[in-house]
Formats: sequence, C-alpha cells, structure tokens
Amino acid sequence: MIQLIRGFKDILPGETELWQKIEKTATDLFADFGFQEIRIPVMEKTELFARTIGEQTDIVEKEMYTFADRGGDMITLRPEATASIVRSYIQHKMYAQDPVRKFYTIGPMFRRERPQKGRYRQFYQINAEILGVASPYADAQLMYMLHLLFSRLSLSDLSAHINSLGCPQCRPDFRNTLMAFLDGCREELCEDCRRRSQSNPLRVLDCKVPKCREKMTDAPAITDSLCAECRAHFETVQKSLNLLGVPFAIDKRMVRGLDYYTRTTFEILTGSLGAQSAVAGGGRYDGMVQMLGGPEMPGIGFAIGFDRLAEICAMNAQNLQKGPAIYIAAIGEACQEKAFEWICAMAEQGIRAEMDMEGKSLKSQMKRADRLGVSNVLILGEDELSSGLALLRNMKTKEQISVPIGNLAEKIKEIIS
RNA sequence: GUGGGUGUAGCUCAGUUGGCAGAGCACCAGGUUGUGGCCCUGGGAGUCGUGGGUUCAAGUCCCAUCACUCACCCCA
Repeated sequence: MIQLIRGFKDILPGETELWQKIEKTATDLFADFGFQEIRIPVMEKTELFARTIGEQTDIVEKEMYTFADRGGDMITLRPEATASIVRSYIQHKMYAQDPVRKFYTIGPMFRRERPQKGRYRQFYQINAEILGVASPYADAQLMYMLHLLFSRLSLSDLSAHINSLGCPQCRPDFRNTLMAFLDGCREELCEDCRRRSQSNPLRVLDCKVPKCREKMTDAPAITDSLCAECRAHFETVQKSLNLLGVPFAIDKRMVRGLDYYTRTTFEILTGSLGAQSAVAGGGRYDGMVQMLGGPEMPGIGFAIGFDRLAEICAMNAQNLQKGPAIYIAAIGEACQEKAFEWICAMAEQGIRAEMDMEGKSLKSQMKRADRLGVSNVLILGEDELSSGLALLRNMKTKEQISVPIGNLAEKIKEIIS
C-alpha cells in the first residue's frame, strides 16, 4: 500500500460538503464587496517568494518546496498567494485600466513544516486582496468582510487583533530603539531571543517564553514610534472598525512572519485549535508592487486558513450530506432495465434517484434504501410492470400507494416536494 | 529541526508471566419465496505500521525505521 505524503491529506465526502458551504458563503460575500476571482498557478519562480516574503524568514529559509525543474530553473510550490497575485497584477498591467482591483482566490499552499493539529504541508487558503488603495478604509473594509464571514458561519469565540508595523520611514527608528532596549536585558532573554535580537529584533516581541514575555511588557511599543502618517492611518483604521461595529484588540506585540508587511497587520484567533490559533491573518504591503517592478501602488490583503476554519466549523455543524430523493427497488431483469432508464431520466430532470444494479434481493434493496435515508421507495416487480402501476412506499409511515408508470417523474416531483 | 504519546479487522478498541488473532459496531447472507429499522443465526474481512534481533515459540521483550498525534518553533 502506497501511503500519501506526510503532512498531506485527503478531504473526503462527509467533509467536502462543509468545505463547499464555506466556500460558497465566502465567495458570495466577497462578490458583494466587489471582489473578483483570480486563479494563479501553484508554482512560481523561487525568486518571487524569496524577494517578497524575505530571504531571512523561516518560510523561505526552511519551509518552501523548492527544486530545479528539468530545465534547471529554480521553482517553488507556493507557500502563500499574495506574491503571485501581485505578480499577476503587474504582468497583465491590470493597474492600467483601473488601478483599484479587488481579488480573491482559493487554493492549496505548501510549506514543509512538522505536521500538527491545524497544520499541514499542503493546506488551503482563502485569500482576498485590494490593490491600488492606500486609504485606511480598505483596511477596515477587509476586516469587516472577515467579521461578516465568520458571523455568517455562526462562529463566535474568535477575536481580532490588530497592530501597525509602521513604514520604511519610521520602522528603522523603532528597530534601533528596540535593539537598544534588548541590549540592556540580553542576559534575561531565552537563547532564541538573544539570537533574534540581532537578526530580527521585532520577533522578540512575539516570543512565547514566559520570561521573555514578562520582560517585553516594558519594551518600547512600535505604536509609540510611528511617524505622523502611519499614526493617522492606524487611528482611522480603529475609528472605522468602531464605526462598523467590528470588535478588535490592539496587540502591540504582534509581529508577522512575512517581511513585506507595512502599517496595518491583523490576525483572527481562535481558542479551539490548540497551538495553531490563527484562523486568518493579513496586512498591508505597500511596497510590494513597486519592488516587483510595477508602479508605486499600495496593497493589502488577508489569508484565511481553510483547513482550520473547516475544523472549527465542523465542531458545531450538523450533517450536511443529502440523501437521494427516491430509491427504486426493481425485481427481475426487465424491471431493472426500466428502473435504470428511469433513474437516468430523473437525474436529467434534477431528481436524485438511486437503484441497485447488482440484482440483489428486495430485502437487501430496502435495507440500502433505509441506510441512504430516503423517505420514498418505488417498488417495481413483474406484477407492477404488467399492470402499469408501481408501488410507492413511504418509509416513515410504511404507507404504500399505487402510482401509474406513465408520467412517473411528474408524480415523483409532486411527492418529494 | 527538537521532545512526549500512540500504531492490532472498514471504525472504536481488548489481548494476562512470551504459548492457536479477539470483541463491539459496520458490511454481506439467511431466518421472512416480494418489503427497511428491532431480534436471532451464519459469513467475509488482518503483512498485529515496517525491517531486523533474542527465543523452541514474539501482537507481547530489544534495536532501528516509518506514520499518526500533541507540544516547541513557525504560521493560515
């Protein structure tokens, strides 16, 4: 038996119904906000991710599926979607017709991490991005959209955290201030943080080690170092969220693992998935379009962890599987042929009908009908075929009535409606 | 990449000091010649995760390995 690849998984009937429901809820909602679907490839040149996400990040350094294809080009299975969407926006000069574009996409992402609850090597994301809008309204709108999605999926027990990471003007100042602070308490930090205080000092703010956490309560907050523009932007985001009734908390220590973020960043957290608490996350990436060779154009977006979302929805979801509308139990070859003709005709008319094609006994056919949860079974034997009247059994009441074989589909429609 | 827990039938799991591979549920058939659920009887189904080792004998003990899982880390 050949096993599937570690960290990969099948999504089976019984689960896919929920996935479809979530997908439809999301895409209907996004469409109402003016988002259009974009479909991008699962592989890109490695360089695209390395440059946008950041050479020094964990994702790029040790999690990407990167390899040389048969022509020798270095390519990577996408670890996230934003870089590809921005690449596509630039490549097709989509900013030319209307610089403001709103996209969504749904699909698999790949990161080679140690698998865990809510963490797979192939996982799915629902992404939404707004390109060409610098206004903080865009930030608030995206978060409002997320808020609506979760409430339409009847999810409570989620909390939204926001922060601002500043811009290329003010972040370096903060970085210096923070490094100075970290120098002062180096001895009290964990081993990782001592290393990080040089390579990526912002990460120290996000450390989970209790000792570091405690120490970091006194650390300078990035929100205190923002330049005037960034400060105004962040304030308008908060004001707008209040206006829209979106609850949120400011998390001064939230740092995200992709280098491209500027200004607003946010995460939606759940308490029900163990350590993997982020159900969605995102933020602004105002420099990315230009960095990839496009015009100076702002951007912001989010990614929802589809697998994690499905997992917390499944906790309070009822069975979404639907059984057939009718089961046709046919006895004998002539009747089977008739039944076969009927189930095909019914499917064509949108009625889901099942039958047994293996020539099983009536008893076993009834048993299967019961298992499939149908409420009506049409019984057809030699007698019924010659008399032109089939037996229709209501499985709940056990009542059986005769129905004429002609215009059967009409009759069935009437009964199941 | 690091650490803990778990791998026995489709599913949930028993399996004693090493001594014939088990139960419940599910599935199939029959009891009922053409009628589901309840009941009864029977049946099929296993590389005991995999590979080595110890032993007359290993599901059981030892070593290795793989997978799942939880946590660290990271993120969706």
